[in-house]
Amino acid sequence: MPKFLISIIGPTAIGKTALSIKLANYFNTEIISADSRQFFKEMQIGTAAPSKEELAAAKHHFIHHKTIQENYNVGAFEKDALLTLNKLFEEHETVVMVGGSGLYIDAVTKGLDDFPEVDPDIRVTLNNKLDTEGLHFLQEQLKRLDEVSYNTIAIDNPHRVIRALEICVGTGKPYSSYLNKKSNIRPFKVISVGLTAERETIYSRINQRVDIMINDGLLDEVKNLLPYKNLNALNTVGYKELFNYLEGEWTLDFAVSEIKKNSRRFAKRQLTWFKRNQDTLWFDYLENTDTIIKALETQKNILANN
RNA sequence: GGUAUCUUAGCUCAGUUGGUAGAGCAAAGGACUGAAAAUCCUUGUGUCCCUGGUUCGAUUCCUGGAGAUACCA
Repeated sequence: MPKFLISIIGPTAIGKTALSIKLANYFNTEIISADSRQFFKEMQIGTAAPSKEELAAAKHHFIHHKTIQENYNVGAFEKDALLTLNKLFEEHETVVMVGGSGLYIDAVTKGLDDFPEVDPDIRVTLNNKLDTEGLHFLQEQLKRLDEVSYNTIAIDNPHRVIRALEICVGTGKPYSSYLNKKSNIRPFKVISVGLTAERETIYSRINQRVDIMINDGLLDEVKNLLPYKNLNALNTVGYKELFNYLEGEWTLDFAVSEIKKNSRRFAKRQLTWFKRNQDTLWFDYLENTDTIIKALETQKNILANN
């Protein structure tokens, strides 16, 4: 009997968490979170992490298992998630995964190529170069070290250029030489379930949720994190805007409206990413859970007979 | 009631010495292999408030209206 990973996707604030718990209970299984910000235990309100009650209703993995000081990335997550999945599949035929981070989801379902770890100082140096010499300088460096990447990556994107360069510099081999090295066959079948709604509905849910976060004490959470504002984990919607308020740059009202705007844009980017996967079974966010379960059972049967 | 100024993209405004117009923001579309809630790319036809007039041609000039703002009563 094959194993199944049910992957629940959708834009922020659409109701993925609630559905994941219902499905985990129905399939009598556990939940893998694929959310790049809910990893961090210091960030609870602003990331809309599952509540205590929700965490108690089904066993969750990769929620609040890291501190913001730790450097955690998609490669480490892929390895950790696969180890956890292997264990879970010893006892469960089905596991539920839920999250809004497209890259992290794909890392688990499709896999990334293996890249050697490189010294983090290289990235620091490259970022300094970006500030002092400009992007063009780095682009030219990449052209010399890895012309294939120079011609294929988004060359206007500093993050991409620096990532490619840090591999070239750190390993002595071109970034492009590490791509497509393996086929990444997974010992489980993936069923992708998407929740969505009219754009207007999504946006109004986002706006409401931001107001709820503020009522729930997001400002206090952010206040405590102010000393750490430069950490990557805190370059996050809901946090960066309130840092600006706390430092006197913005009014609170403006910061809150910026959180709403940036959340809406985030949701839009999520949808762009998720649209790529042609196999996703999409449902309206109000769809009856029983209907979704029926569709999943059907899909499992189809996949089991392939 | 009078006088002055204003009315152009969803918003704030440029501009056209008369040849049907463009910025910022918002928004939309897209990309994405260890920063990913990150980062980056692309996209601007709109009764130029309405109505007459002058003109080959009016969003632009003139008449009359409507609305807004300021000041005077």
